[in-house]
Amino acid sequence: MPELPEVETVRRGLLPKMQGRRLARVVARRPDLRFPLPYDFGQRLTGASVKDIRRRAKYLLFDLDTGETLMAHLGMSGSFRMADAPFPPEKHDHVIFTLDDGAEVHFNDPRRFGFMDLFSGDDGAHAVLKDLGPEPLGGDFDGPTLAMALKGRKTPIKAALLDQRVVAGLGNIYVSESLFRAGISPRRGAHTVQGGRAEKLAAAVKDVLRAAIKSGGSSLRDHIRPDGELGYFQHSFDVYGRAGEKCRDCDCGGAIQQIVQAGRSTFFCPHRQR
DNA sequence: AGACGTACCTGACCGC
DNA sequence: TGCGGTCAGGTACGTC
Repeated sequence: MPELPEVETVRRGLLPKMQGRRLARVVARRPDLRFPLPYDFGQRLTGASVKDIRRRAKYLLFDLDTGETLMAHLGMSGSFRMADAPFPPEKHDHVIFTLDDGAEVHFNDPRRFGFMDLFSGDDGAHAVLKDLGPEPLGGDFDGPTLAMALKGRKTPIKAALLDQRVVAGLGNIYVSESLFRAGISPRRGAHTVQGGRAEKLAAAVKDVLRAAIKSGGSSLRDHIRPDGELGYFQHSFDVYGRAGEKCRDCDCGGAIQQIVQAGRSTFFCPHRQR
């Protein structure tokens, strides 16, 4: 379930374990995830030290002292587990990092929609990073910039918000949640979200993401489960997965509807969202 | 260029 | 207990 808040929570979980540590050994247990792993993957990582772990959109970026950056995407089902000592790999543990203090970090991804790559230079040097839109919690995302990005787009606002070039890091859940909070119908043409509507939507996106990160970050210990798994936690959603339920905190009397847009489920309150 | 459908994978769940 | 169908939080790529 990794959208921006989950990836950020994973980052915050991994950072204190990995920052400053040398990768004593890195083993890929298969040659590919969604895509082939880069040439000499394990060798290029072995011996490198992790200077920092950053996040851009839903990507984790491990900056190494070799000058290379390890990029990791969790796809739909990726997760990390870690422990202070080696532990047996489970099914779908595809990449194993052994740190110089003996700790191990395992990357697990049953569906293998995730991927990893190595690159040098600034983030724009990687094709998947170079066209990403603004970070929603960064300084260059607000009503006017969102309105500009939506201008002339005929597609429904739901689809536009999933487009990582418009804003980076939203996924299917938080798009529904943001539109609910902003009172905007997911079917509305993206180009009609301008002015005050765009302001409201930008603010809703920030609120929803901040709350989700806070609920992750505030109880991070709970997300390192006894088995060491990181980053998955229960959020309470207003609309996602609540088809047929009463619209929360709203006297509209309506029920939450589920529709399909571009092949993916959307949840919304037709009374409250216009 | 923008918009759309499809492909990539496994597992969980439901009805029969 | 098993089987087939459906669905799942993402992204890249081909085609129009």
